[in-house]
Formats: sequence, C-alpha cells, structure tokens
Amino acid sequence: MSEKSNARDNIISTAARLFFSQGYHATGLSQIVKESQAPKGSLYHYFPNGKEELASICIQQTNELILQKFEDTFAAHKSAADGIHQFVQDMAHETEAAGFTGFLPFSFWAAVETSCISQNLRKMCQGVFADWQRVIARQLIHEGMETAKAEDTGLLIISLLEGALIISLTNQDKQPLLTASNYMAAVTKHAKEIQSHP
Amino acid sequence: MSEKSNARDNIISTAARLFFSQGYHATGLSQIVKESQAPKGSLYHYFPNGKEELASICIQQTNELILQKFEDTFAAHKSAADGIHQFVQDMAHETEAAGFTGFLPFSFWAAVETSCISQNLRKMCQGVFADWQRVIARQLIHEGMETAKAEDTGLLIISLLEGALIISLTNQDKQPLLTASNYMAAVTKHAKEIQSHP
DNA sequence: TAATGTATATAGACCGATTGGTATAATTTT
DNA sequence: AAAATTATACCAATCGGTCTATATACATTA
Repeated sequence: MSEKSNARDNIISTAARLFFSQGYHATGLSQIVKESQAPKGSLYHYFPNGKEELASICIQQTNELILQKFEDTFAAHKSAADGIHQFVQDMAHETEAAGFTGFLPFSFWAAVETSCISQNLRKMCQGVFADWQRVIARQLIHEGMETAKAEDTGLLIISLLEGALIISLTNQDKQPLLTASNYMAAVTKHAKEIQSHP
Repeated sequence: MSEKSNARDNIISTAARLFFSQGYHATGLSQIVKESQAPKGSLYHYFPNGKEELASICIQQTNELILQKFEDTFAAHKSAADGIHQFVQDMAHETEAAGFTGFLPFSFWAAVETSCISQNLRKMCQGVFADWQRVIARQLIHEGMETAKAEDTGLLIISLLEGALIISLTNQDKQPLLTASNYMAAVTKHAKEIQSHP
C-alpha cells in the first residue's frame, strides 16, 4: 500500500525512455512532464539539480536493468555464447515490436551526445560500457578463456552490439541485429581462431 | 579563379563538423553562423528550407567523403582485409589526434537522432549505411567471396566499426577502435570459419 | 568605355515559441 | 502543526525561422 512518490518514478522512467530513444537535447523537460503526467513542481522538487541530474539517474538505473538482464541470460544458458546470442535475439525482437521508436535500454548511442554535456556524464557512460564488458568477460573467463582475450572479446561484443543496434534503429529493420547475433555465437565459440594479434 | 560563394562552403563544413560531433539538436544555427563566420543572412539565402536541408546536404557530402576514402584505401592495399584494417587504424589515430572531440566523418551515431526528425533524413542515413556496406561487399566479392556472405560481412564490419567508434569517443580512448581494427582483419581473412548460419 | 539593370549575396533586426530553471503559494500527507 | 508534495506563474536565454534594406557582382546596353 501507499505508493510513495509515484511521481518521481514516473518521471525517471519516462525521461529514460525519451533520452534513449530521441537523445538528450531532443528531449525537453516539458515533454517529460507531459508524458509522465507528473507535475512540473515535482520535477524541480525531486531533481533540484535539473536535467543533468535526471539524466544521471536515468543512466544509472538503465545500467542496472541491463546488467541484471545480462546475468539472468547467462544464468539461463549453458554457455556464454548461447547467452549472448539469446540476448541479442531478444533485443532484435523487442526493437521490432516497439516499432523501432520505443525505448531500448541498451540503446546507448546517446552516450556520445551526453559526453559533450559534462565530464561527469561522460564518465558515467564510460562506466556503463566498462560494466557490460566486465560482465561478459567474467563469464568467458569462467569458461576457461584467457583473461586478456576475454576482455578483448567483451569489448568487441559490446562494440558490435551497439553498432548493429544503431543501424537497426536507423534502417527500421531488425536484420542488422539478427546478423550480429548469429555472428556473436561464432565470436565466443571460435574466439581462439578469430582473435588476432596487435 | 574567383572563389565563388565561400560562405556557403564554410557553412556546410562547419555544420557537418558540429552535427557529427555534438549531434543535430545540440547544434544551433547561431553556433554554425558564429563558427563559420558566415552571415546569418547567407544561411537563409543558401538553405531556404532551413536546418533540415542543411543537415541533408551535410550527410550527402560527408558520405561522398567516406566513400572516396574507402575506395582510396582499397586501391592502396592488396587485400580487402588489409584495407579495412588500415581504414580503422587511421580512424583511431585521427580520433585521438582530434582530442576525441573533433569532427569524424565516419561518426554516424547521430543517425538515430536524425532519424527521429523526418523520414527523409532517416532514409538518407539508411542509404549511407547501405553505400558503405556495398563498397565493402563489392571488394570482398571481387576477391572471390560468395555474394550473400560478402554482404553479411560488410554489414558486420560497419556495425563493429560504428560501435567501436562510439565507445572510443565516449571513453576518449582509441583502444576500442584499435581492438576492432585488429579483429577486422580476422573477420575478412577467416570469414569462412566465423560466418555462421541463421 | 561608361552607364545601367538585374541577380545574387549580406547585414542585422526581429518574430513567436520553447528552452531549462526559479520563485512562491497552495495543497496534501504525516 | 510540520513536513513533504504539487500547482502555477514567471524568468532570461535561446531556439529555428523570417523579414526588409542594403551592398556587391555581373551582364547588357548605349
């Protein structure tokens, strides 16, 4: 009972959805207020430091969401390769189901835009990417992969994933994500063959 | 001789630099006017349809720049694998040299943001990605790769490239691009082994 | 060659709308 | 009563875009 501060949560979820689908600058506070059906007074009350603070919280919260999904997916599959494959497959279908316009937690292309705003936000986005890379690498290491190679592979996977997502969103076509997902399995399974030297 | 319409060119190059480094919405017309040292009257005169028309021209022009660089790089290397590798290596070094803030022609992360503005701009960005994919695929086919596989590989390469660029820009570290570049060579060289089935 | 006509190009004030943000007052909840 | 929350009016600044007046360039004439 007693839904405490429903307005605050509504603002955060709405803001996150808008930030990660439209971008930071394209999303006005007025739009957040309107779509979240929260009063503007509350926005100032809950986030006294304004838009940047709100964005910061959105990044944190979205990151936790993604990390949880990574761990859930890994827990539900025998191999890391299968897990990653399923993760991207899910993303492809969710993207399509949302009409290529809706909220995609993994959609961190706005990290570049956000990084221009302040060093603080930039560091946060950097931390998000590092978290994802670490979660993947840990799983690979657990399966016997050499540490350095696992870290490289983790970085490659999130690079490919983000890139494919950008193209899928732009093209409004899930194929780039599907192609990436099929390839992902190969990356992790045959890492030894495809990993190259500096 | 007689430098015709220097103002127009200045506006385009400045706008392209700002759009692709900051994003569309983060870049105001006033900033473009100020940094290009062109008069605001000229902006209206040369681009009567406003900001969107200007962005459209920037996308076209930047695309031609990249396509030319792709062809030059391929012409200068024996194998597609070597060419791609060099292409990404160059990009990594240019990114660092520019302090991770400057203009990067390949930086098309803003395609997602741009796609929200109008269907026309979205289609243009889609065409840009398709062009890049085609140029790479053509080279691979020329080297004997099966058509369908070459197209998939081209898509994977530009996905990985864009993703790695995003992370490099966010982290202000060229390593993600370098890691991708080393891996690229493996992708094209060992395509048969790593390409997986749907 | 000189004068004129006609694009083209530039200057810069100006527009309503919206931006992020602030203030204070009224309301609700505890 | 006290504290937390919401309502609303308001702010300067900037947004993209428009306007007219002027200046420059270039071609056509005389």
